[in-house]
Amino acid sequence: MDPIDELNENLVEFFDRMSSWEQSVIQQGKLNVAGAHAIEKLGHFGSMSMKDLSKDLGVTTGTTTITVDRLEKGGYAVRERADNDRRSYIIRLTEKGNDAYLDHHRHHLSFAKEIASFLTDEEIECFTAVLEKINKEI
Amino acid sequence: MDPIDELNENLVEFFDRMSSWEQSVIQQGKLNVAGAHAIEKLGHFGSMSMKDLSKDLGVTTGTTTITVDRLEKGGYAVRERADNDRRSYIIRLTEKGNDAYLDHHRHHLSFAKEIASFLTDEEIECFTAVLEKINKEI
DNA sequence: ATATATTGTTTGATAGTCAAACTATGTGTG
DNA sequence: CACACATAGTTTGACTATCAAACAATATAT
Repeated sequence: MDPIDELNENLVEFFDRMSSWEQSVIQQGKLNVAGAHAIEKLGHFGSMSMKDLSKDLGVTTGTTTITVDRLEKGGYAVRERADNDRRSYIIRLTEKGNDAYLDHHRHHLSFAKEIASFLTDEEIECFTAVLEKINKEI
Repeated sequence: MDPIDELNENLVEFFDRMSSWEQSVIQQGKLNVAGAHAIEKLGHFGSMSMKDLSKDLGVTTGTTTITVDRLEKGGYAVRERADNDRRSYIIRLTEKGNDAYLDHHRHHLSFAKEIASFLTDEEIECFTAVLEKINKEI
């Protein structure tokens, strides 16, 4: 079989399984999908404006308005006026929001751990290196 | 840095990039997201019942009803009565539906080709082998 | 000053989803 | 056989996710 076909098949299946896993992890928690994604970004990259958050999430600012409204109502995040530009807000996770982020992060870590558990050290190293290379190039 | 952390970071970023890519590919075509996913399954695994399709897609049969309604309206698929069970339908791609599948498949292949283009033969081999292993174990 | 650009919100529309009620059909048991 | 139970798919009602376009407030440039 052509190596590209083989790579493709495994990539597609892997992506599918990752998607299901992510979906089920989110549904275990109390957050809705959009909120969970926003919290992941805010936890990973830190507080940022509506515009930057929208760009990171790949959605319009209108969509982000709704998402952040719900996060605020749920007590996960707050809008804070930006010092330098009075049109802009900085979205910051509350302690509750940060806890949710850490919890999600732990799930990711245990997923990575599970994967690593049935790979050799050499395979882990190669896999990580290739992923890093792909992330840089794509 | 801990190898697990490093693996996790790269996995998360990779998944994020794959998601964006998939999203943009679907939006280039005429199909909506749910329809595109259904066509992928039907093209890959062949005709199947509403129930099996729902299970493959990870949604309820109610959701699949809507999705297949729209595919039928668009001329991408047809419901055919199952021979053995008159409650059941077999969902089959039309020629138009199969063309859409092949088109999507070509996009996936060129994505795999792009990835392969900046990897060594050895890296491709290792990456594919690890993905296969993960897909089997997860 | 005045026009233009930018940040974020609102509005109106559509898609995606689920749970629960429902219809039609199939299966098993006394 | 008849009745209960199970299963395949649809419908309904509700909510979330999303976009594009119109809008308000503020910033920037000429």
